[in-house]
Amino acid sequence: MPELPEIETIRRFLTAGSDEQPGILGERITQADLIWPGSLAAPAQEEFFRRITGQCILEITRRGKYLVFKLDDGYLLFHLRMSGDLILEPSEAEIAPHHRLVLYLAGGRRLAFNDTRKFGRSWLVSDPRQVTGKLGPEPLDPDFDARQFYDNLQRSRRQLKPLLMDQTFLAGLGNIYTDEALHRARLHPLTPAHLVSTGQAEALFTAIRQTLEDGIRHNGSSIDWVYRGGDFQNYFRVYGRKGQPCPVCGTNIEKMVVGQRGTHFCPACQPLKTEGM
DNA sequence: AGGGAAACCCGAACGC
DNA sequence: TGCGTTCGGGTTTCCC
Repeated sequence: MPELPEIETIRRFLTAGSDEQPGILGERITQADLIWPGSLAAPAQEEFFRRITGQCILEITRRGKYLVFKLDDGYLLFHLRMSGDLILEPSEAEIAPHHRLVLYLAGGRRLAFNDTRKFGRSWLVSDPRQVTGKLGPEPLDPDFDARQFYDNLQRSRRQLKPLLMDQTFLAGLGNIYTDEALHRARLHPLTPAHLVSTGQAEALFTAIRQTLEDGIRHNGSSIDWVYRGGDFQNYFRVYGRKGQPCPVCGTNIEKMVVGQRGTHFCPACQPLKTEGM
C-alpha cells in the first residue's frame, strides 16, 4: 500500500533503474493499451491515445503520493492508491492479471500499471497542478520547516491523526507512517491539533521526516501482497503490532478506530492531552 | 468546519 | 475442505 516512501522507491527505480536494467528516462512511448478503462481518469480514451503516442518520458518526479511523468508535451500522472504498482517488463511478456494500462516503449520494454483493486488512477494533463493543486506542503521539502508546521497546526482543532492524513494539510502520509510518526513524537492520535505545543510540533515535524526517511532508506514497506522489495515493515514501532510490546516502554500496543482508520498507539508513551492540561 | 459513513474494489483472513 | 462473511485501505462525496 504505497505511501510516500513506497512511491519514492518506485520513482527512483523507474528513473535510475536497477542492477538488472536501466531506467526509462528518454524512452519513447510507441503505443498504449488501456486494459481497464476505469484506470484512466482523464482525458477521454481517444484523446489519450492520440496524445500519448510518440511522446518521450523526460523526467519522473513525485508530489505527495502522485507520480508525475514529464513528457515532451504534457504530464502523465499516476496515483497507485491501495494496491497499484508500476512494473517494467519485456514488451512481449504475457499481460498479467490486474494489468490496467500498459505503455510500450521504443526500447523493447513495457511499463505496466498493475492494480489488483482497481483503485488507482492515471491522468494525462497539460499542467500537473490540475491534479495535485490542492495538496499541502511536502514534509521533506527543505523550505518547509517546523515553525510553519506549528503555525498550520495552530489553525486547526481537528484530531492529529485525521489531520496528518489529510493530503491538503500535508502531502504523502498514509495510515502506516502517520501511526509511526505519532508514536515517535509521543503524541496521542486524538490530540487536538491546536493543543500541540511548539516543542511538540517540532518533535512531530522531526518524527515525520525521520519516519519517511527511514522508510525511503529501507526502500519502503512490503506488506500484503502488493509492493515487494522494501523491508521497512520489519521496523514498525506500532503499526500492525496490537498486543505486542512497545519498543520504547514495553507496554502493549493498543488499536482503536480514528476517522474510520485502524490506529495503533502506545497508551503509556502517547498519553492524551486535553484542554486544560 | 469537522465528524461520520458510504462508495469504490478484491484478496486475505476468519468463522463455521 | 469448502463455503459465506468480514476486513482493510486512499480518496471522494454526501450528510449531519
